[in-house]
Amino acid sequence: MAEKVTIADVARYANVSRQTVSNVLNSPEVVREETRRRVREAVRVLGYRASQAARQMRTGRSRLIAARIEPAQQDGINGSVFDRFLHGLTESAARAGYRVLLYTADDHDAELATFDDLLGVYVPDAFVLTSTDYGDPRAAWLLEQRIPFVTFGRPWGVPPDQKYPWVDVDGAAGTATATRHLLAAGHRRIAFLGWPEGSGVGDDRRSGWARTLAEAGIGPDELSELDHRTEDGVPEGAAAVTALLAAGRPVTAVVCVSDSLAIGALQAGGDVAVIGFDDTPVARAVGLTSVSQPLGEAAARCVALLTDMLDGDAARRRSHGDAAPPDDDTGAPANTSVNQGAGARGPSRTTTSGDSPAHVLLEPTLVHRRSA
Amino acid sequence: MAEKVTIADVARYANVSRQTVSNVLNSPEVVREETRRRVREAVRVLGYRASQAARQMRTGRSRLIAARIEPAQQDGINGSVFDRFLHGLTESAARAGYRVLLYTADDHDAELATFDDLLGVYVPDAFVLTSTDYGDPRAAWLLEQRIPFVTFGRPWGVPPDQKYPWVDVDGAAGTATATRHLLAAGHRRIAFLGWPEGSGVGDDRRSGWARTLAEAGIGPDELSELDHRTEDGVPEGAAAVTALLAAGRPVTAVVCVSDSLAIGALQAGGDVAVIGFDDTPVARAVGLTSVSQPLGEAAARCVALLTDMLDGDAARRRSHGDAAPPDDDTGAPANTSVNQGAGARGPSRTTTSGDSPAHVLLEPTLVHRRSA
DNA sequence: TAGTCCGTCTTGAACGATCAAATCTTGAAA
DNA sequence: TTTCAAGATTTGATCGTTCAAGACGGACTA
Repeated sequence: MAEKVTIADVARYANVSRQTVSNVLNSPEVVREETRRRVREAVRVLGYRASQAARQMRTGRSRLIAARIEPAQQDGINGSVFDRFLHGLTESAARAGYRVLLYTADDHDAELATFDDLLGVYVPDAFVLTSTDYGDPRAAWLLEQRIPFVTFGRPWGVPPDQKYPWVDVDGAAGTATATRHLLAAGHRRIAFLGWPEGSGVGDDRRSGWARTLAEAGIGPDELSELDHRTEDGVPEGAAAVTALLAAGRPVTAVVCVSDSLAIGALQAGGDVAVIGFDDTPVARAVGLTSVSQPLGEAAARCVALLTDMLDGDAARRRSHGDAAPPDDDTGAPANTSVNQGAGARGPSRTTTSGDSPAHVLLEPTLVHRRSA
Repeated sequence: MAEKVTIADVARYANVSRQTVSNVLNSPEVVREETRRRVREAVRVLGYRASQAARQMRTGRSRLIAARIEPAQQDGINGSVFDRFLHGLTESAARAGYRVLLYTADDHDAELATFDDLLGVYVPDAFVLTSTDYGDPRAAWLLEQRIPFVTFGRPWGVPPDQKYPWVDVDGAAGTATATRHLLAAGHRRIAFLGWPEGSGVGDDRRSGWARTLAEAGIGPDELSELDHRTEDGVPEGAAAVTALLAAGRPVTAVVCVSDSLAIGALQAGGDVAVIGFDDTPVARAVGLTSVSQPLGEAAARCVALLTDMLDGDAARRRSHGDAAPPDDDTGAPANTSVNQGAGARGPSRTTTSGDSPAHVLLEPTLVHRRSA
């Protein structure tokens, strides 16, 4: 257990005051070049790390980002999506000098209580919300408390006065790509296996399929005939496809709103091309073509939006000072290059219009496998 | 943003000193009944929460448990196992007044560096290590630094002078149960599809199968003929079963060391009963019988072992004091009933022999589905 | 020469809790 | 009544950092 080195130790070693050491770490531009070097050397030699607790006490920032780890879902197939996101979040946050604090909650009310609890004790600097949907009270609560947060998932049916930053993947674009792929392969009778109306994510994904088929000249009547809705689940998917196959004109391909349904569709047998959504491990295992969300990228964007809000002022202030990249590896506030790469990298649309918060819409990709 | 209430505010409101408030929260037994009541009321009315940062500064404890979130594995099938464990860990930790802090690391060296980093800045009170295997340097490092930790996974090939608490699931018992199930169903030619020798987990699981078949009168020659080793993966599993079926005497059932291999085995076709390991979502989706680890229980045991080490002294001291269950909902050190239910609940063996650290070995269960 | 400003560095206070030791209360024994 | 110990409560110091304000020297201006 290394005896802890304090800022006073460093100051003594470098023959300066505590505050100067602090300045070297946090606002290097106000310190003379030579002093800076001396202090940095002392930091290196003594192996100094800033104590997060002490810093938090003075500044009120914890450098923690809270995220919820979701309970395993019904069949657990889609759970892995969130886990991959969480992994990316942890990595990106670490790069920006933040850590991810986990919490659980069974429902929205419990989650609000947990917010309150966390804020009272650990005081995370920000929250990342996932699985947003209609009637979600969490964003409103956080807005009211003025706690910074980002959602992974668009605001669905949120009053227009509630504005906040978000990152999402363009589900409609994903299903559109999937549908185009099937059209190009010669299919005409392409069904959509979706969730019951009323889910933001589900309706969005359906729209991409519908739009693409409409553009290909499929009329509204045929479209609604091809549009099948059911609860999520493997057996549900199997039943749905069985029904579709038994119906009048045969369906030759199915675009599914989830891999669960798609797996079911495959199991139903029959000569049907199937495309799933989310590219879960199951899809890989059974050779299911699926729409893949760029989860690592999404997580990185979430962190970028958060650091904009959290370190924004500091970073902007710093960028006026001229020299010396503050390459602190001492646990001092990391200076993420704000909006780092958030511009024109990869297929995505970032909007930062005026005073309303930024949001990012990412494009998913289609992963081709045996099933279509 | 609720204006923060400090211990001084509570003291003023209750007409006592700061220290008395602190005592009510941390050592209630030294405070007179009536004062205690008055302070508790003040805490309630003002909505006081102890600041973790301030507390950590004085006591050195962060009430954080660090755990690594693993990168998605090759095919991601087994990844979900860890995620379920992590979920349980977060829940159990919260119940004990701790939070889970995530980190990532690509290899052991990077992980050691991250340990160092975390300990320098956030100073988690303990670590939970997963995926332990031969030559794992992490435990030794933490032991040397005298940082409390638990591993989920037995110490494989660890020098006998390195003792530390662990929790694990009895893999051999799992494969034994699976094998017995197949024997009971009339199978005699039961192969084992395992990983190459040298993996602690893999060899353990193999041993359960081997032992059971031996007990059933299968000779060593036939046993080694039935013992098949390959890298993990769906295609690998398919190839292995194809080979087994092509061989001389036909195999009628396969016990697999992982669901990945089992899925492959199923895909190979042929009339073979298949049992996997880990009961991943994929297994559920495709109807694969699989050995299920009690991951929530395992996580709870990990937390129990940790709180024994961390709050042990405090909890023991407290349990001598007579009355007043310190029902603090104020963020004060939670008083977990030590070893709560860690005794004779469920099928498991807990060992706390003398001075060596406790460990827990849990029994997995077989989840029956179509495949066997 | 004095005054002002700027760049650089230092000093004291504060964040909110707990520890250690001092002080005040109370009640029983002498 | 005095004495003393145990019980209950308070006081002062401290954890390690950053903020706010001040000190110091030199350059530049008036």
